[in-house]
This record gives sequence, structure tokens and C-alpha cells, in this order.
Amino acid sequence: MSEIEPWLTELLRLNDEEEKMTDKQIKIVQAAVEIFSEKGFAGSSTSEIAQKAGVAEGTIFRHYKTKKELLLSIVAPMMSKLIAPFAVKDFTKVLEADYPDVEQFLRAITINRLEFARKHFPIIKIFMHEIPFHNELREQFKETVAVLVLEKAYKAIRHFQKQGQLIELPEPTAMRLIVSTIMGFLITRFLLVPDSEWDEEEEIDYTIKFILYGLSPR
Amino acid sequence: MSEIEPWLTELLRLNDEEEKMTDKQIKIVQAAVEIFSEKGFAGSSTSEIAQKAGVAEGTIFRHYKTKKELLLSIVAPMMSKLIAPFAVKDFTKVLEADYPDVEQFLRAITINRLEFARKHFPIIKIFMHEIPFHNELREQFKETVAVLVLEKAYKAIRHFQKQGQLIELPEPTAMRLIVSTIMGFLITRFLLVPDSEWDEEEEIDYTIKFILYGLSPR
Amino acid sequence: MSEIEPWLTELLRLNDEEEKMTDKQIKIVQAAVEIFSEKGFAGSSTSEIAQKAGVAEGTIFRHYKTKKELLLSIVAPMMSKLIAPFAVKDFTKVLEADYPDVEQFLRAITINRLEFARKHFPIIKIFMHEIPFHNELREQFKETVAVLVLEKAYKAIRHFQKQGQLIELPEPTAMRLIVSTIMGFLITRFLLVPDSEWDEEEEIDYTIKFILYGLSPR
Amino acid sequence: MSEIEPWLTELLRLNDEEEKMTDKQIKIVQAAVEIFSEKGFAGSSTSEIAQKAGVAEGTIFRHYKTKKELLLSIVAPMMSKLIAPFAVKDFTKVLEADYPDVEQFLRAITINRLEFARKHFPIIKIFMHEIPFHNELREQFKETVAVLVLEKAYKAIRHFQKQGQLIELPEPTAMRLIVSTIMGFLITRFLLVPDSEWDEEEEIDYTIKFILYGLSPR
DNA sequence: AATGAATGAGAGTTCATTCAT
DNA sequence: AATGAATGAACTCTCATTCAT
Repeated sequence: MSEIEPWLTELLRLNDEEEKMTDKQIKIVQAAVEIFSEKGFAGSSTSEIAQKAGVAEGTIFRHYKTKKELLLSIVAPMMSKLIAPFAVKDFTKVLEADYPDVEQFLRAITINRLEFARKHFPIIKIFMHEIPFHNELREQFKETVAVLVLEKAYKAIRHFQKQGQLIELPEPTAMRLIVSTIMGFLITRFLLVPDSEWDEEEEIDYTIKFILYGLSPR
Repeated sequence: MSEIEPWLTELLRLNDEEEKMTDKQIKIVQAAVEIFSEKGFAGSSTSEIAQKAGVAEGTIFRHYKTKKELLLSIVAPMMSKLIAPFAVKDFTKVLEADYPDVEQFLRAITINRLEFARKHFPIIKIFMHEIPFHNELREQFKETVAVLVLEKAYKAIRHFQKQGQLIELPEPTAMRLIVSTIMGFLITRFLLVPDSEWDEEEEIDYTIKFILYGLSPR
Repeated sequence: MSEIEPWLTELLRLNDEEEKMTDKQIKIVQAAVEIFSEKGFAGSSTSEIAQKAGVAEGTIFRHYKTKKELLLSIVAPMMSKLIAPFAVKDFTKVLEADYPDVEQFLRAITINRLEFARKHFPIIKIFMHEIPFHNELREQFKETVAVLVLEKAYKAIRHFQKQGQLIELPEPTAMRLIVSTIMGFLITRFLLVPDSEWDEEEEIDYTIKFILYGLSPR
Repeated sequence: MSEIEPWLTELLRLNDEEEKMTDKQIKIVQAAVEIFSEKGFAGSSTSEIAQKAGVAEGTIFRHYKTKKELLLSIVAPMMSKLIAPFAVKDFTKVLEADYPDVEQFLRAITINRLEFARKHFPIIKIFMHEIPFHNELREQFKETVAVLVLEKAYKAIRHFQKQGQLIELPEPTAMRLIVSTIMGFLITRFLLVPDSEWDEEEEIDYTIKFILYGLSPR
């Protein structure tokens, strides 16, 4: 863990704009991510984090008032990144200009999220485990995702339906089927068979085709 | 929580064959399921469980040597139920006799798992949250599921592929796409929109059709 | 431990006169002696004793109101046996009749205590460990030993001093030197080198001679 | 107990070389020695120690991982002091130069151990009570004492035997008789009659003479 | 007489957090 | 900014003892 992790540079960049993080603080976050993702938030102790980070126990609480604040400081900024691809102002324009057909759109989204997951894997794991236990997380997630992403995503679905590229079913249902498939792809890749050889290109292809055939008119 | 929960009667039945559970023990398990599923294993305290169960804290440890043993006593028996539909001896015969086409097979599996999830929801939630943190669980799961279910499932896929009802793609890939879709259906139903109105019949239909179109030759 | 231990038959005999012990009670005492002597009183748990005795936890408390009562029921009766050799009415007569010289007296005492220690070893161990922590034990010991044994022992010392067989030094000092030597002999035999081969006859001889030379006029 | 005990200054000195003990830590050790020696290790509770030391219970465990570690930190360093008189490199030289006859040698040893016992009495008491129940203690004791002390002591015995000052009997036997007598002296002094008036000079004299007469050729 | 489930006080230990340095 | 000793509440677990059966 001596090389700098991708999620860390992201996190640094996010925080950088606000204020500098000290060396020790970086070490703390690094250790916290590792331990939280390995044992879960409640199963991790601040003293263990301090030890792995090579700082005194008190130092953690100089930067984060509570253990929970440390968790949130890790997980919250990742959420805005999560929804980044949809946070464009003129979504419909992008859609029309860049993605003439569903396939290209789906492929772009899938690859984009694949890279995102690859980069932020440990934090995503933490996020998914803790979201049921922390209202702040859930609320924050609902606000950003529900409002921003869902709206844009439905718009995209309707767009392609109008073009006759997707069959007519309720947007939430279409959304569910697409997201399930892509999430299943990511979970399989990163959780179930992380080490085994798998032909990524091919699997992406199968996955996109599956959605396409499943949702396009015959 | 004074009415008897469905998962409890199941659990009782499983244990009944071996030895009787006392009244207090039932109360303990009941309370533990509730609290574990609400706060996670590490976030729950035995004293809280004891209080909710209306027993002395020591009583818990009379029946379960450790807090973890209590967890396993709840989660482990559910695993065998999880794979029950595949634990038939002569699987191919059942396949041929009962399910002339993929659609009926998929529909049966989906509805069956839907009912299962409805019954065991809190325990499944506990299981899914704890499996990354407990080796015993992971091992046990791998042994039962990997060996039993995967094998049978692949057989079914090959069976329908030979009949020309499914397109030719690697069994693991086909499996992944199907399972993703069904799991996404269940997660949506029980976690994301548990209270909202949703037309279950219709959603099942959409889901099955999606898989069908996605995987059958045109 | 399935054969009946010598200290047990003694204990049974002592109690027999008062009341019968049930089978389970015997098992309890047997287990208690073993465990107390191995782990100390405070370090032993009644549940462990019950388990080793093959009885229910409650059964112990049917026979002994408290854990401590169980301890005392084991240790107390041994005390009267401890002082038995001195509990003769007409001690001086015995002395004159049976032991014409100190050597024979010392040899008799030593061998007698050796046999006693061999028989009651585990209980003696318990006794010696617990006496500093239990006032009842200490009081009881002082009353019996101080009053009975010391008095008689001093009498014997004076007796042999008058005869010129022992040099003139204060009885307590003489007593201390003799007892130290014999106790050292027993402790070596049973605690320090319990398993190693040692020529008992010879060691007894050395020990007696040592005391004799150390205390007799040249 | 507000004055500083002699054994404490010793213990501090031993540890000082390695690392400083905090004020509270000293208080903890002080309280632990008192309570362990009064009630035995298993019979003492950490909460009682904390209370007597005037610290929070958690503080104990900041300095000692377990209750047992606290015990060992008290008892172990005393063991090296116990054998100090024999831990001289050129033992035979010391023997020849400083102790021309057995009497002076025995007297020196006795007085030296008497002072040692006076200083470390509570810790010695703890040590002797706990040694049967803790393998680490027993092993450590065997290693240091058996190897170091016994060897040297036997050498001394042979030395005086060669000079004709001691009769020819097996070294272990001679050792046993001498140690028994001195230990008996110390136990009497500190355990049996701690408060009563006793003429120490005189008693030492009797004791030395007893060993001398008992073991020297006539 | 015997059981063993149940108890609740208290055991040893961990923990997030504070604070003087 | 950083330390690490100190805290005390809370944790898991053990124990001697009780009591309905």
C-alpha cells in the first residue's frame, strides 16, 4: 500500500480545493479506507487505524471530530463522482450529438462505470455496506441520485424510445433492468471473480448485447 | 414483533428435529434477527438483544457460546434453504418433465425466489451484510452454492441451449446475466421501493421477457 | 481418576459416621479436589467442577450451600487427620514406652507424615494454598494445631532434652528446625521431584541423621 | 501505603533502564502488589486494583495488555534478583577468597536472603502462591534457578566437602537440607510469627549451628 | 435428590474521545 | 499539528447461585 492509490489522488484533489491535507492526515485516510473496507465501519477501531497509519491515536481526532466524520469524509465526496457522467447541463444535446444509437450510449456508460469502479473499489465497498446504517448517507444519496441521475436517465430512455430504439416499457422498469445488468457485471468482475482471468472486452460485449436484445423491438 | 415471523417458524422447524428451543431462546433469536438486520452484527450489542428479548444478558451466552455463534445459528440454516430448489436429485428429469420451455422455467425460479426473499428478508439482509467479514460464512456459501447450484444451473442452461431456446454463450456469462436480472428485481422490490405500489405481476413479466429476449435467438 | 483415591476413602469414612454421601456427591468432591488442587480455589469454577463430576450445575448447591462450603468440607476434615499422631491422651506414656531414643521417635514421625502426605497430597496442596485467604481455615488450624500439637511436641522436646539426647535450645526453635527439615523433605518428595527416582529409604536416613546431628550434644 | 516500599524502588530501578513508568503506572503496580498478595491473583479484580490505585480501570489495560501481564511484570523481574547472589562469574574465586569456612558462607547467604525477603516480602508471597498455576512462571524459574543457582550451589558444596568441612552426601541431599532449614527460618520469621518479638541474632545463630552440626564431620 | 434454564452482578477488556504537554 | 496517557462507558462473557420442574 505504499504506492498512491487512485481513489486517494481523487480524494486529495477534491479536498485540495478547500484546504490542504497534512501528510499524517493522508496516512489516516489511507489506513481508514483499507480497514473500513476490510472489517466494516463498526468492526474497525480508531486505534487500529491510527496504528496502521503510523500516527498517535489522538491525531485522528484532531482532523475528524468523530469516527463517523472520518467515514463520511471518505464516502461523501465519492458520491458526487458517482453521478458525474450525468451531471452535465445540457444532457439532451450530449445525447444527440455523441450517441446516435443506444448501443454506443450503453457501451460508453458501462465502460465509464467500469473504470470508476476499478478506481474507487474499496470506497464503493465501504459505501454500499454502510448506506443501510447511516441516515446521512442515505439522504445524501437519495438527493443526488434520485433527483439528478434518475431524471437524466429517464430522459435518455424516453429519448431512445421515441427513436424506436427501445421498446415501450415504464422508464423505472427499463432503468432497473439496465442497471441490474451493469451492476451485476461490475459485482461479478470485482467481487466474485476478482482474480480469475476473464476476457473483459468479450464480457462487455455480451452484456451490452443482452441489454440491447432484451429491450429493443424485434 | 409479537406475531410469529415466517422465517422464525422455518428456523424452528429446522432446529426442532435436533432439539427443542426454550421460550427464551426463541425470543433471543427473534430479537437478534431484528437488531442484527437493523444495525449490522458489529453494530449490535448483546445487551440490546437481551433487553429486546426480555431476558438476562447471561441467558444469551447459556445458549450461544459467543455472539458470533448466535449470528451463525441464524444465518447458516438459511443457506441450505437458499439452495433448496436446486437440491433435487434428478434435476434433468424435473427439467424435462416440468419445464417444456425456458420461460416457464425462469418464471418458476423467479417466483420461487421471490417468495423465499419475502419470507426470509431480514435474515437474507444479515447474510449479505456479514458474508464479506466472516470466513466461515464465505466458505460455507462457496461449498454449497458453488458446488450444488452452479453445477445444476449450468446443466439447465446447456439443456435449453441444446434445444435452441437459448443462444450459445458461455454458461457463466448466461448465468451472470440471468442472476443479475433476477437479483436486481428482488433488490428493487425489497430494498429500494419496499413500500411503494408496484404491479408485481407486470414487473415479473417484464423481467422474464427481458431475459428471454436478451438470451433467445431471433 | 476412576480408581478410588486414598484421601477419598478417608473422607468418606469421616463423613460416614454422620451421614451417607450420595454417589453424585462423591463425584462432586472428587472433581472439586482435582480442580481446586490444579487451579486453586478462586481459579476454579463450579460449572467446571459440575462438568468433571458429570452432574448438573445445580446439584452442587443442593449439597453445599456455597462454593466455599464445598472447599471447607474438603479441607476441614483433613486437619483433624493432620494432627492425629499427637491426639493421644497419654502422650508421655507413649513416648516413654514406644520411643526409647530420639532417632526412633523422629523416624516414626517422619514415616508417618510421609504416608499421610502420600495419601492426602492433593488436599494438602489445596489447604496450603488457601489458608492465607480464608480466616476460618486459619482460625481452625491455629486452634487445633497450636493448642494440641505444639503443646505435645514441646513436651516431647523437653522430654528428650532432660534425657540429654537433645541439646538445650528453646523448644520453639528446636521445633522449627525439626519441622523445617521434615517439611523440606516432604515438599521435595512430592512437589519438586515427584516423578524422578529417588531412594526414599536413604533420603529418610539422611534427613533423620541431619536432624540428629544438628540437635544432639557432641 | 503512601511511603514508597522497598520492593517498589527496586522494581522501578529495573524498569527505569528500559523506559519510564508514569505516575499512574507506579500507582497501579503498587496497588496490584498489595491486592495480589492479600487475595491471590485469581481472587483479585482489576476494578479493585484500579480503585486502590486511584485510576480508571481502562488505564490498567493501557499499560498491561492483560491482568496476567500485570502479574508477570511484577513477579518476573523479582526472579532475577532472587538469584543475584549466585550470578557471579567467578564463583569459586569468591568462595575461596571471601569464605574460608562453611559457617561464614552459610551466615552470609542466610543474612543476605533474610534482607532480600524483608525487602520483597509481598512479591515473594505472590510468587510462591502463583507459581503452581502459571506455566510461564514455572518455566522461567526452572531455567534461571535450576541452571544458574543449582550448579553454583553444588559447586560450593563440593568445594567444602573436599576441604573436609562438610560430610560426604549427595549434593542434592545436602542442598535440600540446607535450603529447607533456611527457608523454614524465613517462613517462620515472616509468615508464622511476623509480629512477635524474636531475637533475630540468636535465631540466626541457632539455625547456622544446626546446619553446621548436621552436616559437618564429627 | 437431581436437573438445567435462568439470573444479574461483576469479571476482564476495548473503545472513542479528551486533554495536558 | 501532534502526541499518548488517561478516561469511563460500554462491551462480551463468566460466575455462583436460585428455582421451577
